[in-house]
Formats: sequence, structure tokens, C-alpha cells
Amino acid sequence: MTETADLDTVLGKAVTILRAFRPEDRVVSLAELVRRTGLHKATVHRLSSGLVTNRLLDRADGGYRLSGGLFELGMLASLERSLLEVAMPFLQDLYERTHETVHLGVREGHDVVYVAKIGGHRQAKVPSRPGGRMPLHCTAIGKALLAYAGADLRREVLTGPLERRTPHTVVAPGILRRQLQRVTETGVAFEQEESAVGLVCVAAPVLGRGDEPLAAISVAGPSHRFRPEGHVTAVRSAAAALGSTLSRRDLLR
Amino acid sequence: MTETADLDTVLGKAVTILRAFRPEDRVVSLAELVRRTGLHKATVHRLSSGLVTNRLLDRADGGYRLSGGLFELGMLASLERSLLEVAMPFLQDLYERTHETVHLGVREGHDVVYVAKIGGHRQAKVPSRPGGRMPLHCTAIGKALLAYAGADLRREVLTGPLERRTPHTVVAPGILRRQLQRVTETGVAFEQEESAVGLVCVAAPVLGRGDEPLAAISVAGPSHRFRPEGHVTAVRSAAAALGSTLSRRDLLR
DNA sequence: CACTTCGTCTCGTTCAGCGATACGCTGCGG
DNA sequence: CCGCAGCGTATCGCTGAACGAGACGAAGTG
Repeated sequence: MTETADLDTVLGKAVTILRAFRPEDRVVSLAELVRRTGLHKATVHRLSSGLVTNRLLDRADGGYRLSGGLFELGMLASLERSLLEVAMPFLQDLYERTHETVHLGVREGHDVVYVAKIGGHRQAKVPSRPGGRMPLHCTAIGKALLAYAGADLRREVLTGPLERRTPHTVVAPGILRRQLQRVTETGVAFEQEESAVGLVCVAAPVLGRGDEPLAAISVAGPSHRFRPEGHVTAVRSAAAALGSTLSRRDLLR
Repeated sequence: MTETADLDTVLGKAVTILRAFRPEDRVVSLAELVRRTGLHKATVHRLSSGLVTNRLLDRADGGYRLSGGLFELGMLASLERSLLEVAMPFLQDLYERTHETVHLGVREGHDVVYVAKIGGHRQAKVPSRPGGRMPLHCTAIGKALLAYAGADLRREVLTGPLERRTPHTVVAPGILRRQLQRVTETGVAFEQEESAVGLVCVAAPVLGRGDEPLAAISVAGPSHRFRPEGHVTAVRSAAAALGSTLSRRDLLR
């Protein structure tokens, strides 16, 4: 748990309860929430009731589930909302051209947060999901963002521990640095089964006016048939087009 | 304001602040939040700080904005998450077949909540957005959901006031009832500029095991060229396919 | 310069939130 | 059949987190 929420305020506790939900679980029992949060049983009980009346939680059969009200609120979040809106047509085009899983991601700390994921029936099994996180260093989107990020952030990540996700994850700072260097030269980043086995990926950064990376777009496919090199130009031009559209309106900052 | 949140608890106030944000605004000043919520200035100040430390708000230049943390949380909401995941390929197919704006919506009270919206560059200007709401009675998705909903809900909506959104909005309960009747006969619902001028729409319900409507899919386009009748089969089969996929796995309830 | 609006901070009051405790229910093992 | 463990829920004094009136400086306005 890297979470260090403030457990001395009602707000902190409430958020801790909400964040105790994991993507995989549908309903979580009161007892389980107590276990995960470490809060007192009565507290979780009381706060959960409060969250229910405020439409952030729903009572379900054997416990609680995150409510649709939370979804509605989340979709109001300004940055990802406007980004998604403008980006969708470009992602759509890219999907039609490739018919592989297309991602749009932004940086948040040392992670990628996926803002959108579109794919058809034949899509590769990828661990990503909208709203989900992945370490920067093991994904194509992450590398694209990192390569164009400020030198200090790059240093932070390179000197920090590089978590191994698969046998192919690049955990040597030197190799990663060279890869990032190459990204700035070519304008695209690759991932070869570094975040999940069987998954390969190409990504290109979406750059704002000052060449600061606002987001990145990727195309992903299963390693047995997907040739990332074949999609380099498609990804790059989609990212470039999105970047200039974003710059033209004023959605940076 | 139809909102009747509980202003006597910290939680209620915090949620009230979050919900005070509207889709159109990027940053909202403290004073504006005070105005919108009716809370005491000091209270909004204190709570906003708390929301910032809990990553639900960000401080921005002239005030606050909804944070990416809220987006992440919202995307964890179980029902819409799994629905979106399963539905995406079908929506994608439908988009490729039509190249018009495709929607996926669920019912929440007397409203539609849009779970997904995909469209290309040429898409019609539609007022919908993911996470947004629209009254049931003036949208194709809403009518599709309503037609297959329980008799009591249908009665509630038909007897309640039917808000006029455009000159074409159907506000006569009798006409609406007949339209809904027709929806159950044909399996598709139409909208002719009833929610926004210049916008027409076809929708089909996504039915679960017991024929209860889980969601609905629509295709929308600009009235000057879009012929909804031409997409009836495409929408209907997409919705049917999604419905049977959802039923096969157990994502209902 | 007078006046407004805004964000921030202080401070004494008080009631919302706290958690130990208890209770009823269910399921399970002996 | 009983005893026990785990669960959700309810009770109830205690206390400090939250409250809101108010003050203050900064910035804008006329």
C-alpha cells in the first residue's frame, strides 16, 4: 500500500473506504472493508451508510458496491474529460486503421493512468483498463511520456526502483535510458512483453505547444502476430494530430 | 436544484462541493463554490483543502478543479465498468458499420446516464457525454429503456411532468405511451430532434435473461442527412448480441 | 482613495463522530 | 444438540473535529 490517506478526518476515512474497492470485486462486505481499511467496525458501518445516502456507494446483496453516482462524478473530472472528448475521433480513426487495442494515457506521478481504451472482439488480453494504472517504465505509453518529460522526473524514475512485471521488464536503468533516448529520436516508444507476457505495444507522445507531453497514444496487440513496427506511422500521426488540435484550442494546463 | 444532499454531515457537504462542479467549468473559485453550495465560506475552504489532500480536488490557478483521482475512482464503479468492458467491442462494430455517434446508456431514476459515447470527426453535435444525464422521455435510449421497464416506472414517468427540451419534445403522455407501445412491437426506439434540435437517433434495448432492460444502445446523427431507419437492424443486432453476451456471463444484478 | 471581493486564518463553542460494548442472527463443528 | 465464531446492527457516553463568526491583507474597481 503506497496509500497514505489521512485517517484522522471523516473525509480521509471515507475516501479510504472508497479506495478499498479493487477493480475485480463487485460487492464487498462490511467485514472485508474493515479488514482492508483497518478502521473500526462501527466507523465503517456509519460512514458506509453515509456514502450510500450520498450515492457514492450502493447497498448490494452481501455488502456494498461502488455506485453509479461515483461514475458520474468521475466523468466530470475536467482534464481527462476534455482530453477524452477531443481525442476520441483520433483514437477511433487509429482503431479503424489497425483493428487492435488502442489506448490513451496520461501521466500521474510515476504511473500511467489510462483515460481510454478501445478495442474490438479480437483484442489482445491486456491488463489495462480505463482509470487503471501502470508503472511508467514498463509500458509503451509510459516510455513515450517519460522520454519527453522533464529531466528531473526522468532521473527520479531511472534512479528509483524499477519494478519487474514480467521476465522481459527492463529493470536496468542504463538500458531504459538508452531506450528513452531512442524514443526522442524516433518519436515512438515500444514495449515488448514488459508489462504483460504476450503483449507488445507501440506508443507516441501527444505534445503540447512547448513540447511538453500531455498524453500518449498506443496500439497494442498479441506478440504472436502483432508487428508494432507496422503501425509506427499511424500512431505517430494520430498523436501528432491530437497534439495540434489540443494546442489549437487551449486545453493544455 | 433537484439535489437534496444531507448538509448536516461532513460527507454530505463534501459531496455537495464535488457535485457543485458542472461539466462546462474547468476551475471554480472558492467564492463561486460558496455561492453554489450555500455553505459557509470557512467550511468550503476547509473541506476543499481536505478534498485536495485526498486527491479528489486539485488546486488550480484561480480555484479548484476536479482531480484525476476522482476519475480513477469513478472508473472503479462496478456496474458501469463491467458493462463498458463487455460492450466496447459491440459499440465499436456498430460505429464502423455506421460511422455515426454511438451511445451506450443505462437508466438511473428517470434519467439516462450515458456510459459510453464514441464518434469520429464528422459526428453530430450532441449534448450527451459519458457520465452525463438526459431525461428518459426525450431520447431514443430513454424510450427504449422505458418501453421495457416495469409498468410502475412507466406510469411514474408518464404521469409525471414531461420536460420540454425542444419544440419537438413529446410532452403529451398519450403520444409517448403509443410510441413506447410501438417500441415493444418493433424492438427499436426513435428520437426526432426531441432532446436537441438537429439531432435524430435510433436505439435498441439490451435485455437480460428475464427481458429486463440492462442498458440501451443508440446511433445518432444530424437530421439533415441521417436516416435512422437505415440503421435499425444494425442497432438491434448490436444490442441483442450484447444482451446475450451479458446474460451468458453473469453481469446482470 | 473608498469600497468590494476574494482567499486565508484564528478561535471559542458544540455537536458530529467516535469506538467500546452488546445483541441477534447464521452457519459450522463437535 | 450445544457452543462458538463471524457477521451486521444498535446503543451510548466522551471528546475533539468540525463549525462559523469574524478579522485580515491583497488585489481589483470606480
